[in-house]
Amino acid sequence: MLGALTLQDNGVPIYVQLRDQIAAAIGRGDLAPGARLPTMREVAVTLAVDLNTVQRAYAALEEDGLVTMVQGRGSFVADPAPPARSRSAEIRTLAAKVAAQAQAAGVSLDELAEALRHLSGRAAP
Amino acid sequence: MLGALTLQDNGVPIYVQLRDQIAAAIGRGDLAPGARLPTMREVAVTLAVDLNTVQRAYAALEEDGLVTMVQGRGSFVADPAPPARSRSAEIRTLAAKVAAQAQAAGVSLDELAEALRHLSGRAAP
DNA sequence: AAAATTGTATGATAATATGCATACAATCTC
DNA sequence: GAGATTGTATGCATATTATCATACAATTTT
Repeated sequence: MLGALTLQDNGVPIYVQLRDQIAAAIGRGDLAPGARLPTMREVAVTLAVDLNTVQRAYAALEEDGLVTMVQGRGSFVADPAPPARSRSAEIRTLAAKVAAQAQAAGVSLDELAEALRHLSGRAAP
Repeated sequence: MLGALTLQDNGVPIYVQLRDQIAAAIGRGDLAPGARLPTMREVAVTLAVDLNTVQRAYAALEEDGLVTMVQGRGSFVADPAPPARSRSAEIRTLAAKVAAQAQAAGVSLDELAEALRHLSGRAAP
């Protein structure tokens, strides 16, 4: 199942954020082959984003062979599940980026890791 | 030392890619506080990118408190920020922001916390 | 068959990103 | 002091991104 999509105001285009989050969910196995994606209009409404923007994201996913779209039916995870990419490097990249923010905020990595552990113990906000 | 900066044609704005890569290098410790960043013109030339674009990336890094720019001298990694006033609240705020980024990247908080502990030089519990 | 749902498409508009050229200001080097 | 280096700034042109509005086409539901 696809976790909640979220948008950030960090300069990355909205359609890229959507594409990458959905691609990550598929690669992670949260969305199995054949599973139905949320309706473009659903995504557009819940995220307060234009339908064209969602369409662009879905089209990019289809371009990458991750998703197939059928008019009148919906959009689905493509059948041959693409091999899950190695995530360790991606995680390390994120960790480094986060570490920079922590340093800028004067927070040690241990303190941040501890706070994250507490956050992960609760339900997703 | 800053590893080679690379640009990808994945829809992410160039200045965002530069900002994130340099921020990651700082957080990773590859660029220590006080270390000099490559000249804006150096980056612009070697990556075949406009000077304005590099400037935008550097300005964003300064905005985030990661870099300080001095006219005529160059740009340098900022000294770590002094401890915040209400420390626990500050940490929680940062953790929440970071949690959003992790979700956007398809990385669980546990994975991120683990990577952060690794970065800080400690073994996992 | 009719209505609702869902993907597909278009045109207009505003904001943003990038490149190109040029110039100024502060600092360093000689 | 003169020249080179480096950050800072501007104006213009073009492409990309996002929104709004509207409409059509294929499929499902009633």
